Amino acid sequence: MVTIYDIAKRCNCSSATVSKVFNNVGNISEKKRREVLAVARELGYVPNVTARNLVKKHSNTVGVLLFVDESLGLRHELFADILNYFRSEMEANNYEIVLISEKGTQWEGDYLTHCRALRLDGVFCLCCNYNSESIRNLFESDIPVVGFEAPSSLSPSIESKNFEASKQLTEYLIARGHRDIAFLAGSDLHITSDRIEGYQAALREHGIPFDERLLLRCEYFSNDQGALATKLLLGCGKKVTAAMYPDDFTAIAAYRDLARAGIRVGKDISVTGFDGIMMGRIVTPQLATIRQDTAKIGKTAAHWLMKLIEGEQIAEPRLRLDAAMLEGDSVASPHPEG
Amino acid sequence: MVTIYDIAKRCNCSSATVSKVFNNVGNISEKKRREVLAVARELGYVPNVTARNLVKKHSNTVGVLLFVDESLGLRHELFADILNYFRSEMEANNYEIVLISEKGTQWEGDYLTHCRALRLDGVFCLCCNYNSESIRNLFESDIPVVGFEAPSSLSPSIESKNFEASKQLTEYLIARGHRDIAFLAGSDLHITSDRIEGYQAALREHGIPFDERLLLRCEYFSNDQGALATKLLLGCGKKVTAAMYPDDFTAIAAYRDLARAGIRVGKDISVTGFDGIMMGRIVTPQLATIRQDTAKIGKTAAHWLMKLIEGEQIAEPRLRLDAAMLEGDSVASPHPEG
DNA sequence: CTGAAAGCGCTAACAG
DNA sequence: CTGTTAGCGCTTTCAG
Repeated sequence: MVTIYDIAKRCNCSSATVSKVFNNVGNISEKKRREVLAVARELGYVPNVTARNLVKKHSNTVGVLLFVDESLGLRHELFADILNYFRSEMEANNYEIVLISEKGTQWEGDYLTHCRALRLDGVFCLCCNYNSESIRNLFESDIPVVGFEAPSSLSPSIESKNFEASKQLTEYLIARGHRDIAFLAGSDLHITSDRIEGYQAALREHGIPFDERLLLRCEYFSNDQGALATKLLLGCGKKVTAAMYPDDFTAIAAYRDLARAGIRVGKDISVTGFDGIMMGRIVTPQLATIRQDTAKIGKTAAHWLMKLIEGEQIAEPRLRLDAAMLEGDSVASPHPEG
Repeated sequence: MVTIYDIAKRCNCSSATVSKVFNNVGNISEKKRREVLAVARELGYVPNVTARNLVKKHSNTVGVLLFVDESLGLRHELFADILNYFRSEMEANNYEIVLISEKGTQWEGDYLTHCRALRLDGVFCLCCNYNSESIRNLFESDIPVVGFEAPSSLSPSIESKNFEASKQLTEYLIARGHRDIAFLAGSDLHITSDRIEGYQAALREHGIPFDERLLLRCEYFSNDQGALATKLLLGCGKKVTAAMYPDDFTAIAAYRDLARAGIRVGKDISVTGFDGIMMGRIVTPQLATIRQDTAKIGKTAAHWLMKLIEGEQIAEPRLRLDAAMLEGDSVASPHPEG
């Protein structure tokens, strides 16, 4: 590997001079500059980022904390999408991105140590279990962190306006004449509570009594749990004209389960999802859902992280983003006969 | 940040001794060992991986080349899945993973330079454009690389048995009585040619003449292109009882387009996909398709890469993996009346 | 405008 | 069993 010393030798100058031209600092004569650059090219010089990082005491690298077991991590289009936006934003600013997870025997699940060892400049917690002590340590450390859907005690964090979105989705159903609306709640996270509350608020404001038999526990992104919930729903002892699933994937899976029970989605029952993944636009009937603004989430996370790295503060560190209602044929007015 | 010197001072020993205990090398008395460890813990010592990498001349990090624009990168469950398996395998062996892309002004799309600058130990090309000079340079360099679906000139590389899988899928249709089978080919890659040839081989072996009007150009993972192809298909001047789409996503999108034309999938027409994503199992009718073995692809890629890094050779550097036929109700026998 | 020198934190002989 | 020493490749004052 050719180093700045090799270049210096060939240019009859010191390594300091060579270093300066690559960093655009100090006063270097245009002549020397060109010479150094030419020799570097000729020799096939590639800077050693490791060495640079050692002296600069940072890494120009951010970590993305992304679990694979929960919610299937990257397989979930929502997270994959956010990550894509996040990374293109970071890359545009010359940051490297490394994947961090709870695995890796080396650090024994201690993210903070892991991040410190790599001298990461910052971390984006995209899909992880905020209940662990390890994650709290990370948030409370001096290293810049931004989270997605972090609980209220941890900031900064970005999330969709889950309460409002869920309320709007419920109102969409109510406006079409539904009163017997089941809500299949995802796993026990604060965003789930927000969504449940949005659902309840909509009912309340429209004078529809909340029936707890219609609030079922489910699981995000789970084929099995979704199917189970659908079964429970059908046997809950209450007629239902609409069912709100925890996410698009689960909702689409319900198309199948409902069909098996002889119930036509968009006809006999209305179904809604959450997230706004592509597939929801494609299946028949098209899925009525809420689209989370993945672009804004990913980009904002990137901007925040870079700001924090620069030592700036985030003015409003708990951002709640608008999420758009996406209409679809999976919702129709209930049959007159009920 | 506390360093090994801080520990050494407190332990009345040299930094070398401290270094040795952390690396489990040399002969250190159990007593000293414990003392060093205790003090390290007390002081909250975190090793500086950057410094270690500098002297060791490697990074314990591998890159994953993953484009976002083409085939939508991570949004595609196939790639997301492979990446997940790859990374859990690498993590289990204490490697770090960094995302490399064609973006990032810093390296101007020169992956090789990028990888050298970061002193990456190896690279997995998971989803990229193998036609670029930059990628060839990478493969021809001294840095260990393994590709997914790389063209025959580049190795090592892993891919599914596309010819065989496509042939099998075609035979599945033929066995059910189809003779007028359209093939919607994905973008111009060698795997696409393999699949087309598999289709043609199946026809040939069953004495069905190949009709080029039934071979349509499409695009992988494209809603629009898929819809266009479906339209062309319907107007190709030839009756068709089955259509083989380039991937599951496109096939599911076709459900919608076909339905709009009043054609029922699994009744009036049979449809197949490729990949075996979860959604294909969930939609109605269930999609007949080929399941690519993402676990094996990802894990093998990881093992190969680690072998190469250790200086070993890959015996058979162009692995073609079995892919399983997944039956589904999207395929039925053609109507007697045609 | 350029260079000498002192590190960044750690590892790896080699000596003792 | 432990310490000395010489770097890894680069940046950064500080002189000149």
